[in-house]
Amino acid sequence: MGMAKNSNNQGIKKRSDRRSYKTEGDGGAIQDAPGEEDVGLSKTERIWQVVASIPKGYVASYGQIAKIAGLPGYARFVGTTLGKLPRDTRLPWHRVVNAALAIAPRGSGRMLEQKRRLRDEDVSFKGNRVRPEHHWQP
DNA sequence: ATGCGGGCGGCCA
DNA sequence: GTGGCCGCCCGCA
Repeated sequence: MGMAKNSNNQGIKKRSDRRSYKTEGDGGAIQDAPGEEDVGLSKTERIWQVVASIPKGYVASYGQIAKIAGLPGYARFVGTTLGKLPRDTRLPWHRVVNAALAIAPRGSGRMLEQKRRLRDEDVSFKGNRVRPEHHWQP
């Protein structure tokens, strides 16, 4: 998603909204909530919840996760958030790929682990890309 | 404050 | 289909 050439900019609007509320880096609860149960959760927590809901055998993109979490435009933030997870996390971080459904480039070790985990769930690839039939559609 | 680099994502060659 | 450019947002120096 993202909002590259702003024409239908939610990005800009979003940004000003955020500013007006208050500066809360990440532990803060935020306002524009998608689901009511999620109000009060921090951005990071909301991202965790969405990632946790991806079914086994499917993948979702960073931008998709952000949007579902009610944080359009936060795709990169989703990436850095997942990158901070402890090594032994239960969260299925491996089910998150980029918009092209490719394993995001980073240290080859993690990339390999991600691909291996996905394969263990019977996710099939074409090169570095997950085949579209495994794209999660909530 | 402010500059810069990230597990990103559209748009347009 | 692919690659560059550039905008989005967050942390951190």
